[in-house]
Amino acid sequence: MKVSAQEEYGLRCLLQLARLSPGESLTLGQIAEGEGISQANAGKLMWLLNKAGLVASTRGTKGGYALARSAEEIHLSDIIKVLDEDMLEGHCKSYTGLQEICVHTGDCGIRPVLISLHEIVQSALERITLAQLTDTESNVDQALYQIHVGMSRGVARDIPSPKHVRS
Amino acid sequence: MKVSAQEEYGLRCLLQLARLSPGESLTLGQIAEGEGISQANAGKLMWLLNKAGLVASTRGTKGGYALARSAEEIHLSDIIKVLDEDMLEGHCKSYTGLQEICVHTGDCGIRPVLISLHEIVQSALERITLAQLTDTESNVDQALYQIHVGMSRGVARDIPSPKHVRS
DNA sequence: GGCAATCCTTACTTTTAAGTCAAGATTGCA
DNA sequence: TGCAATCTTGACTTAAAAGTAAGGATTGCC
Ligand code: FES
Ligand code: FES
Repeated sequence: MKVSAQEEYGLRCLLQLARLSPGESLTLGQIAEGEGISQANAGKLMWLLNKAGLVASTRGTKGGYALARSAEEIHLSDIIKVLDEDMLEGHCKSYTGLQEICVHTGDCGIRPVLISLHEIVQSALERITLAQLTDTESNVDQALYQIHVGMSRGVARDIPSPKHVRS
Repeated sequence: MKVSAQEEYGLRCLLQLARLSPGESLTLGQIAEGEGISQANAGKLMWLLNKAGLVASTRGTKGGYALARSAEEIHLSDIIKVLDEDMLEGHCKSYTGLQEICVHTGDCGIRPVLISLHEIVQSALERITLAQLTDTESNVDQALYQIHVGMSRGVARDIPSPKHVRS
């Protein structure tokens, strides 16, 4: 289970835009430089995000990118849905081995695991907005830690020790 | 965020072994056939799991694979750790763009997100054993749903409606 | 209108993950 | 002992993701 390059870089680019003052915008070149990636690569990412309606682009000289809505209204789940193309396109549509369809026709013990896992991740991402990430790292970390603790309460035993977070 | 082929197939192979009666074992050919994958591919997966100490192999005729410990003692988190090689090898060790090291030297808003996400997934997987997955799909689904609801209590508002689960 | 800055789009190349192959090693059995 | 069944291992091939390149389209400014 891992975060793809597209997801991570896309998120990072959006975070740059979220830090702008209202009315400001960034060009592809600026975004690329800000993340240390090529302009071509940044272009592809912004194209995806634009197509999905998360950012607004202006063409021509003086053009650039800005968030399409305020950072408070953009949840990480929205972003990941866009950048992770085939997110859960039905379990066993993808990994079917040699056959056309999965061998586990009826009863499958894996399916609920993958589905639930996906929902759990989605639940967590829905609780975080882009705006929250513009804070300092230690504050972001603390907020995230609260979500984890919150999610794990009720079934909880052992929450991993807080990392950078002072209780 | 997605589950890799190795993770899924590996988990499925292990699940076959978990369904065996004590003392029984399966050969590579049987495992491969059971999942609809090639024997070569199954061999590679079992090799990984064997190296990690999750399964025990016997060589020679009458050989085969069995779980190294009881299915009740194997948590999904153990399995995923083995099959997902470079799981979280430090944020920004992998995606460094064009530079050698990440541009976000000090303060980073993304890092806590990735770390927390990883911990949340891990928390969920630690609560599920292989043995639980040998039940019928609807029972597994119900058990998993309980974990999700449990995790989301406290911060919760909107839990996605139960799917196959009757309340 | 013309030019420069910028975004848009498609096709291509590179890199990485996934899967295959073939030769070797170990065991059980006759 | 010799053979057949099985796992082991590393190198190889193929498929998918990531990243690049190049030309087209739109806008603002003079
Ligand atoms: S339906 Fe294919 S493994 Fe679950
Ligand atoms: S340290 Fe590189 S993006 Fe966070």
